[in-house]
Amino acid sequence: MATQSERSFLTQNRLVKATIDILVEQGYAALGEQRICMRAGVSRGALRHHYPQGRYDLLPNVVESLLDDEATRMASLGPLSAKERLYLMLYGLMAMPHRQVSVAILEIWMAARGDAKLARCTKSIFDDVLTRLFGHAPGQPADAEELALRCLLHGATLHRFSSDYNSETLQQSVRWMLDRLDPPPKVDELLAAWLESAVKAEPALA
Amino acid sequence: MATQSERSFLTQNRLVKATIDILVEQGYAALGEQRICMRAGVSRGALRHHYPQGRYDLLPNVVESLLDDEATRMASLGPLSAKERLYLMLYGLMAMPHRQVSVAILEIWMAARGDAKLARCTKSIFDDVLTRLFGHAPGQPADAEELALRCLLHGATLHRFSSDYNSETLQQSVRWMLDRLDPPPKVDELLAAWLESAVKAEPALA
DNA sequence: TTAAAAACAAACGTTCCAGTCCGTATGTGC
DNA sequence: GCACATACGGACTGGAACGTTTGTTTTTAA
Repeated sequence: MATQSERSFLTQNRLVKATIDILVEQGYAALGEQRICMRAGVSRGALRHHYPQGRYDLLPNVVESLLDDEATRMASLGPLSAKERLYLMLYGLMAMPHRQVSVAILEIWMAARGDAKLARCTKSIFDDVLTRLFGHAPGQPADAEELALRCLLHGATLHRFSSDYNSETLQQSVRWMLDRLDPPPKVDELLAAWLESAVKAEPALA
Repeated sequence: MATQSERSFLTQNRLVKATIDILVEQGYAALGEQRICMRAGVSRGALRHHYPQGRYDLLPNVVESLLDDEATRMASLGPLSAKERLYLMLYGLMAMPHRQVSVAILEIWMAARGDAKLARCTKSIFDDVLTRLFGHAPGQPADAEELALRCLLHGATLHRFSSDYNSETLQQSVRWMLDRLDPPPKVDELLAAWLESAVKAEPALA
């Protein structure tokens, strides 16, 4: 016997997690309500109860959930510039090559351009990603270094799906690139705390 | 009245082009036979005649078509190392930010991991992309610089879909990154020929 | 010229998925 | 305890997409 809000929170969480898993493992094209429910262990009735518009209610919550986790961990390190954040995430990517949360966001982001309704209901959240996670000042054009780092981050994320993907090789190449740039000195001290918070949020990574 | 092989070639071309357009503009999730046929101006019967297995026959041909175009142009510049090719493509990306052929390949590549049948029928051709386009020696692990450049290239390709995408800003940031690396001297002399061949293949870019 | 084969068009049947509705059970507030 | 709201399960239904079949036109070859 749990309270209603507890039960509600639990099922919503299960649905969100199942959606993320499917997106990461199989991609957006393989996403369906039946599949999500099977994986979450709940009925379609339950999904439609919490998310009446199906994916159009669910996916914004998925993005928000992922963003909240990352942004909260990022915020716990204190106020950071956009560049500090990006270098931190790149070094983090090297240390934890199996962390794939950004893949789910990427999938939704790519799918949104072919689905106007999805684009509409996720637009504000995606704008939040730029500001809350990447620390990008809204309205401003991105700085050259900032944007280059974002491209590298996204490219490295994608590379996991390449047929010649190898986590160590990817680490070396990102390291190679970063060695030719000048990360803010603050990044070094923050890295340990950043990695620790990631492990704490997702113990399976340890 | 055209000969049969001419007609056949023409409709197949139309179907391939239409598929590429949809993939670039709307993504894999929006890809359907009806839509492809509407856009190509042919019937579903025609599509099924040339590609009996639907997308599983069509998409490998799409990838091959794109690969052939790029690899042929690349080969016309003479024998090039993997790094020379990648720097060339990155500089090319800056000069022609509206060229989106790689987006279509990316979409199919991402979708293949959620569709075993699609993965099977595209596997060999994707391996060809690594060797014929990127000049990667098969079997060998990728060099650090080589892989970093590939990540940057893919990330820059993806960035076009970002809400704060701006072609000039992207150009600057890729330029910023490349300025910190050491492209082979040969790249400079080859760039003009590379761009010219792209314009020749797709006059709309001029 | 005529039969065969290829290119194409258009319908049909099936399956899958999403939108909807309703029944039931479990908490919640009075 | 009772009425009510919420959480959930399951079924029904319409439409979209796919796989298949059949019919028609055009080219090819004997």
